[in-house]
Amino acid sequence: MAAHIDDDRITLVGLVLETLSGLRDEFERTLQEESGIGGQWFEVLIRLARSPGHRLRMSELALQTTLTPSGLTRVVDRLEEAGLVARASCPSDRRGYFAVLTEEGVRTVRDALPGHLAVIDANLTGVISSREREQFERILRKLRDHVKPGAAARKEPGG
Amino acid sequence: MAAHIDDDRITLVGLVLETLSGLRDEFERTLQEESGIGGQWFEVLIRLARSPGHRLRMSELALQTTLTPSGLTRVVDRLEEAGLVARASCPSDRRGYFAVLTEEGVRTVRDALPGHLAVIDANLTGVISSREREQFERILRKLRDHVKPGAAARKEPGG
DNA sequence: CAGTAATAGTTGTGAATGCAAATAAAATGT
DNA sequence: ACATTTTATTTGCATTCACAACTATTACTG
Repeated sequence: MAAHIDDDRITLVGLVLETLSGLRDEFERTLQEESGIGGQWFEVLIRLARSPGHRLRMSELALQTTLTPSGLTRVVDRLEEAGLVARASCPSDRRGYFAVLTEEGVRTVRDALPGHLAVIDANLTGVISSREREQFERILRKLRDHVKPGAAARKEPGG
Repeated sequence: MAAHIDDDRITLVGLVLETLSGLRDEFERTLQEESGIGGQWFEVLIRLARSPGHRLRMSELALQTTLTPSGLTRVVDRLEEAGLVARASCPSDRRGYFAVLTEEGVRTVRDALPGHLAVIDANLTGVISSREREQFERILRKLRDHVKPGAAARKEPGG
């Protein structure tokens, strides 16, 4: 059976990619404009802000973000240069390093957060009903757990 | 009232970004492995395949994909080099060019399609119920129309 | 119809990316 | 303890990308 080019599933994928990348672009653009930090910087900073001791191993950080190990190395290089993050060697494993938020890093995240939340409301949570938001979240979780198994385990234990 | 770092909305955005990159990476990886074409190539090729005359203006193509004009120029350069696409000057506007699928381009899309659809089923449509798919599609459409107004108009006129 | 503004597309340049190789330290097996 | 394999992170390199500047053409204004 010839797969047809107008198959609904192709359209669906287009819709998924357009929507999600549209949202990401919007978040990144506003973060850059309002707080002078790129989307990836924010992604790293917020993961650190949410972690005990404001620190996370490089490898853990790479898993929790959309960055590859080498990509993360470079992002942390730039964050370190900007004074928002510092590297701290790991006492129990001398191969490893922690990325640690500096005070300025903490301040930066805190200052960026209200504006970022407003943008989220304007483009995501404010556009759909709370019922739709529940549905959306449930579906996304299913999809993410399928394509990135293990990503959820660390954050929502007991699943 | 201080915006808190554990705000649900931040988690939701994280989920959106993880799902997007997970799905996109999976689609791109399998396309590359099975058909030797990158995700962006496929994005361009399929838009052309779905257009009358297998052709589209460069600017239109840039709008319909996630590519910037300059990015598109380069992608079409490489597609032309690979023999999958050709440029044709536009008779009614000498500034403009059409990107046109070559025969080999048509063949490439047709050959890549069945495998790609299988991957979509394995990672997207097969993971959620048909009820969830309807919900998902409705929500995505709302969000996309908000972040990318006008994108839908060309494809689904009369909205 | 001249003069200015807007549009289509390309290109120069510097930054960012990922892959694979390199380095260093731990874990494992003998 | 020694050799081998795995893990954590970084770096070399080639590719890719977006922004802004540039060229060519069309649209608008008087």
